[in-house]
Amino acid sequence: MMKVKLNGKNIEISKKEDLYEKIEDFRNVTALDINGEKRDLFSIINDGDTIEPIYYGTKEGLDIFWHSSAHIMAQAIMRLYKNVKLAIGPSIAHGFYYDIDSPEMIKEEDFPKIEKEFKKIVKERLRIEREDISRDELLAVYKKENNPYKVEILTNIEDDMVSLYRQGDFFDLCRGPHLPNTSYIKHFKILSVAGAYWHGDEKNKMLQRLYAISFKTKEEVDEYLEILKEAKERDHRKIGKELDLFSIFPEAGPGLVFWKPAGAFMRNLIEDLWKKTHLENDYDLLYTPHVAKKHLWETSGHYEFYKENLFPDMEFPEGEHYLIRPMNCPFHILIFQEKLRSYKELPIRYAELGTVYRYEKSGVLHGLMRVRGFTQDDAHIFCQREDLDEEVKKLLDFSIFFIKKFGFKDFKVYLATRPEKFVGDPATWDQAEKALENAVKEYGIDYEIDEGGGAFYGPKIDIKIKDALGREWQTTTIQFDFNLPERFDINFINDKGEKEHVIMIHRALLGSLERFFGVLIEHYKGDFPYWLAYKQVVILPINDHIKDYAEKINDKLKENGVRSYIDKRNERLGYKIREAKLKKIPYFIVIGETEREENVIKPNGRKEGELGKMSFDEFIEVLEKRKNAED
RNA sequence: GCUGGUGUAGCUCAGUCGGUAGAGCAGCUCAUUCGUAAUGAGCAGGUCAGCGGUUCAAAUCCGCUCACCAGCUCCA
Repeated sequence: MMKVKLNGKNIEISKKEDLYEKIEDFRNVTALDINGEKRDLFSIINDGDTIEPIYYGTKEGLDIFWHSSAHIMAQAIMRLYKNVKLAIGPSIAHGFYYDIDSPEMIKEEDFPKIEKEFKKIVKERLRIEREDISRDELLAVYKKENNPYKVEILTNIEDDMVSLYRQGDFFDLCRGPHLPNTSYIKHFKILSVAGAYWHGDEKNKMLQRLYAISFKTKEEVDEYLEILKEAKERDHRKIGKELDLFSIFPEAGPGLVFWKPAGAFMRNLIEDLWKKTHLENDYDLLYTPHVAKKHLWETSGHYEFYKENLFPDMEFPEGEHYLIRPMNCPFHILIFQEKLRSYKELPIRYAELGTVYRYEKSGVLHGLMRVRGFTQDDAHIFCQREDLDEEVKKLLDFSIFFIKKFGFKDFKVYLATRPEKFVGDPATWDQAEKALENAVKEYGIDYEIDEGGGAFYGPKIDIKIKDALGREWQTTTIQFDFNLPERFDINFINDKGEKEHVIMIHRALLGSLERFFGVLIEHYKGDFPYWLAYKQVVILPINDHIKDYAEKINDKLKENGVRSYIDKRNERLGYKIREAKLKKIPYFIVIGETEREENVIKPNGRKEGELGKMSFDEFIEVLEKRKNAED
């Protein structure tokens, strides 16, 4: 008899099979947590063990499920392709991948073939068995196989003993745990294949990475594919084209955005709100030039750090060098240090919708999300050390105001610490990191540490918002900077009458207007809130004879500040309605003889559907209510 | 920047074996005056991304360039 603890309850068993009977929903258990360690499901159980089952539906359970799936996919590939060398095959947030080195290119049309072989392996119901082996022995095997990747991994392992997992004709160096056999993974789909550097280092060989997903049921796979489909539907590049929001013209230059009337209108609304709220929050608004002498960014250090990513400099015959600006900070610094500053005027908050240009590598450009010219909603706060706490809290408030205003329900705060490449002395860094952490803690908000994610000149707080599909997008960044004040020697006179270096906070709340707009498009799926919509109401006259009444309604709407227009085209009602819906206009009004005679309108809202007959004034009230609800 | 893929009308896409370019939608004209997601007919629309090569003949095969897409790397 053995005494073990299962899910916190003491039980007695005579053999391990008894334990399995006691575990609820045993068929959905992928592995066991034994004394805090993840082990294979059919591991040996010892007297006194504390056991918790790891279930399929949980994060840990899926992790194991997908890890075993990766092995099966690798096995299928090994069976189908010659001279394949395996690198690594982990599970990821959604699914898994395997990096392989194969002389033959795997293409999308090969996926069904691999999927078929995968299913075959599942049907074979191969036992997945752990084998403990000496590191040197396995090293010899991989050396013989001429697999440099596994050899490298093994060489970096310090233990004498390692484990491998074997299933039929396949084995792989692996820590485990794994599923008991291959039959668990009923449904599987390869999603994509693309290049990936070994160790993620561009100096290394590029391997082929196959991304895939697997589940127990077909429904789960379908559901996942549905989410991918939905993400595609929401793609801001697609919606941007459909709604005529923006264009990028390769003939003008990749990564350079043209805001077309509808998009530009919305951007103006965003900018108006931004300016108004910044003034309310004691910021001063600036305008500064788009080009300036290169030495400014040499002083700031940006040139040295980012010269690969700058537009080439402009040299004049007299030898003067200019740069199109990649950063706004030196300009704000110039204005700050133009005259002597007293501690009494701090903090000074300079804000600017500053357009910057960065030569991003061709492969990273992506719609509005990654571009070569973009407008930061930038600000620099010049303050004293003791102001930091208060300023960070104000910034968090301000950022969250925007997040809510644009309909985001959820967000995450990250504290990014010192990166490998940094300037300044580590003691100052530690101090700054602590100050940021304190401020966030006092603010009473959950946060995660992003180790080594800081800017080269200081630690930062990043806020990532979650969109309607649960995807994270970085918007707000709040960065401490003890570096630029030194480099530019920016000072103020403190209360003792001495010169002291100012502290700088760089911050962007929306990030860049381009990117933020892209996120908004995907978040709303182009179905913008009433206050932001380019056109708010479209009037659909039933025929030509009702045009006068339509004009009258339209004029009155405009008088009330409503963005409306008449669809005057000689088309049927159904056609006009269809287009109003496709354009995602918040309201349309059908008017004909009946409405004119009764002096009413019959509005229809995207959200509400038919609103029924109402007077014009009643409709204005509906619109006002809607607007206020969104505020 | 790297690996792979793609590039045909304003948009979405078809185009077989290399034989000389096609549809739907949008646009324009005409008819229709219509009640809650597409009225009908006609017309027009192309340097098949660009450049070069192979060939009697290239959208199609080959090379280079550009751009886009997926991923990797990067993102002050």
